[in-house]
Amino acid sequence: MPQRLIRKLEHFVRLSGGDKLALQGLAQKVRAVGAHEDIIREGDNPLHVNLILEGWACRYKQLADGRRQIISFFVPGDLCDPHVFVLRQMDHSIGSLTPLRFAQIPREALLGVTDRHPRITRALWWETLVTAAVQREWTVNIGQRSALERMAHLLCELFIRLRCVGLSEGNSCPLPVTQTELADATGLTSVHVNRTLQEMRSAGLIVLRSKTLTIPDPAALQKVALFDADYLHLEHEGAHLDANEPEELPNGSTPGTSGAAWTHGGGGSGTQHG
Amino acid sequence: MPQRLIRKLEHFVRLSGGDKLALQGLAQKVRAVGAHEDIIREGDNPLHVNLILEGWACRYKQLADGRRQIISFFVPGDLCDPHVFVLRQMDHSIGSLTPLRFAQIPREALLGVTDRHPRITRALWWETLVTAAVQREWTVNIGQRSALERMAHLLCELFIRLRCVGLSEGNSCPLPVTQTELADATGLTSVHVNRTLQEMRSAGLIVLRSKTLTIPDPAALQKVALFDADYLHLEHEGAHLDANEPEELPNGSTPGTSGAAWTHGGGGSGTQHG
DNA sequence: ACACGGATTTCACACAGGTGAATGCGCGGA
DNA sequence: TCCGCGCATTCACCTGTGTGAAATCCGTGT
Repeated sequence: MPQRLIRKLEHFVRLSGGDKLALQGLAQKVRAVGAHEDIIREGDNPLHVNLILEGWACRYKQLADGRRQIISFFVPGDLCDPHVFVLRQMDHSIGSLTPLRFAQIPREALLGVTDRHPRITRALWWETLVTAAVQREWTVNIGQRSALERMAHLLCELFIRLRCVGLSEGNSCPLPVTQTELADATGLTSVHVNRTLQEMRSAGLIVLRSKTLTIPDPAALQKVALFDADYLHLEHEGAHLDANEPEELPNGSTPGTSGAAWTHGGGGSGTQHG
Repeated sequence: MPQRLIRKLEHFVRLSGGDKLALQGLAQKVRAVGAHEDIIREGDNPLHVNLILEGWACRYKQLADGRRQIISFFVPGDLCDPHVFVLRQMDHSIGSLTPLRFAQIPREALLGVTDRHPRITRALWWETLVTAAVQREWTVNIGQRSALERMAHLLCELFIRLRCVGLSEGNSCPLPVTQTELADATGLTSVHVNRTLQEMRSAGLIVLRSKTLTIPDPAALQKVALFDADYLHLEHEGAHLDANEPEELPNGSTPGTSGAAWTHGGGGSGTQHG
């Protein structure tokens, strides 16, 4: 049941009933693994595309001496590299962060669906390009932002991505990762991540308890993060994402209300050099 | 004359005469700009794909307060985002670093060629995926490596990429960027880039004079960089890249010889956590 | 209820890399 | 040949983040 994926893709294209049915069909072979297991290892020859159904995973790479960088987070609805087949072998690993359920989609199944459903093709393109944009933003994040800004930025991104697949509730969302993992993702140490989170807490920027993140004042957090959601390329083709997207959770619970806007800032100009 | 692009793509697929001709046809509208000019600005609606013919450019993003991160370098033969059309607007800018000649390829021209030439489609896929892999490696580089390792890694990457398009000569290649630009790319300050380069020089790792980089002992540089070329996904489909690729420069000059190997290391294993 | 173990928190201290500014070099233009 | 200017280089000093280790906390299983 790739509900999350469908929900996410509909931010970009309107899918027909047939499109959705076709997407449903992709999640045949479902696998489950515990936390902290590898799904694909660097050097492996990828055989299928993985679709995250439940739980979190990450893409990571480890240097010869053990230092590890988490390159991206995968949350439900995320597709790991729809097009890896072109390359011979993986240049990074993908591992679970929490217990995980995911679908292994065979290459042919994916090709079959995209052949017959141009809207899905377009939507997967969008997903691919957004993934690339996120990767670029991470480069900026790690390269230029201070620890505080960096953590804030990461949390903004994760919150929005989760909200897009219906996993937020009001200003809260799950954050089922350890501080060590946040450290590996931001290029900081776990000690400093801790300091930084404390600082954010005492500034009232976040509430973080029992793996749940709450953002009392989104505008404030965005501000310290220098966050601009444009790179996520939401609001497209009619599926206009309201600042405060109505949350129809699958189980029908009522979402908390949030007056704060997650603005998609106007285009900055900025001349190069001078 | 997209010779560089063709040469690069042939590292992955064997192109027929017809394929090459089709690629030639893409570079109709050629533009030239001086150094430090923007080609595309963040927020723009991209109208064509740009193919770098001569000179260097970069993708960059600037924070509200002026900090700038160079997200990737473009060298001759590089294609800027073959698939941007799917998205509505640019989330970053592309600017020249040196005087630049580039071809503006209209969307339709590209689509026409890929429709009729499946090998080109495959090759462009490869190019796209390698670009993504490079982006991921930059995340690792900035997130985990020390200044020295980081600079070394960047130089290794640039050298290999230039060699792939026939722009190296023996162990040397052009490096027409300022230390400030290297700083923006590595997330360091120009002062510290200077220190780092000095250190590399006095360790005999590099020779860098008048915008020309020479790597006396590639193995040594790779070692301090913890560099593993796997992520560039060379050596594919028969087009076996020898460790010391024969350099048939277009102008027929004889390349310097280099016994040193730019090894494509065997698959590391590495269990997650333990 | 208890005990275990991973996760968080705190501490004292070290250092890589940042800051701001001054100096000097090299190269293109007239 | 000289000038001017951007770039590289150097300096003295500072600080954000890393290090290593110890001390708690907390959730989970028994």
